[in-house]
Amino acid sequence: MPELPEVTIVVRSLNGVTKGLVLEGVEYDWDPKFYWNGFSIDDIKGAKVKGFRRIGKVIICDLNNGFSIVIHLKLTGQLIYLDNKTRVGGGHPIPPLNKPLPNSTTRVTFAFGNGGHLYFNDMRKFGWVKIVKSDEQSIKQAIGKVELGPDPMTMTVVDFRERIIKKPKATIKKLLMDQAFVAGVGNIYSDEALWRAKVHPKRVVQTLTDAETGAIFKGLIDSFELAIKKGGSSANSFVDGLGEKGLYLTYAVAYHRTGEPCARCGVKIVRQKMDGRSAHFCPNCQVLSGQMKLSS
DNA sequence: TTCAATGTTTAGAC
DNA sequence: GGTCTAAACATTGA
Repeated sequence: MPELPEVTIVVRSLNGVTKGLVLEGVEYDWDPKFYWNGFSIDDIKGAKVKGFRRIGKVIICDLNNGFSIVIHLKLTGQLIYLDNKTRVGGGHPIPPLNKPLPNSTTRVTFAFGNGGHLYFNDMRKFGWVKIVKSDEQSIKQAIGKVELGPDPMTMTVVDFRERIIKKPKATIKKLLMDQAFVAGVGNIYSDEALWRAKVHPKRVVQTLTDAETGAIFKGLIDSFELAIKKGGSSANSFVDGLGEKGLYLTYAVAYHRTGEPCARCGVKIVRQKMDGRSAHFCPNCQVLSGQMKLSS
């Protein structure tokens, strides 16, 4: 469930504390696809951390020996760095991030020369960790076959409109979650953005007005920025050993709020299965207006 | 026991 | 023959 904002927070916080550390060893109790393309942990041992970055929802740790570690948190992944004075990172909030480490969900442990450790926890084992050469081609290959779309945080509303009109027949929620359309949006933030824009998730792109596409883009950016802000502050309290939940979801207005009143009009938020995913929306203010023919 | 959760990919339909 | 959709995958807790 970590999406763009959570990944941003993880990358940002890890960058602050791991630069220059020497990777001394790697332990794991399950194969997170380390060897998918033939390299092994021997190729990264002894290398120094150059830095962490993000592409879409994917985390990349560049090393100084020409290799990179590419990580996807998927549903329940967490990435937490711990040494005797620092504890930062984030990801899925269950189990609590402030539990002792390593714990029963810890899958991979990276040990550094300063005595610190980076823990990759993943309750559901949907995530993966791959060792690849640092060139962009190899990294792209590790991420997937489909080329990722642009990062919404670096787009303008004009870019967004130009891109969206190329898919006139797509349904909006599904398109937002399509990583080839824009990278980093999942179920949570597509629900959030559409609620903010007052657009029904099943709206077909060609029925959207300019005002609506603008509102969707703004809704996306706004919810991302809010999440990063909130996540940032709760990450701080997390370091202090306080808040154990709520990197996100505590501020979500639509996602996982089924049955709760819409913050705008009071009508209950509904959950509906859609394109194989559950969409959460307000049936009152996110109407299908603009769409002429309904199939349901 | 079955279901639900996710991004990605594959198989199948049009 | 290309495009789009539906289902499968991997895994585990509720």
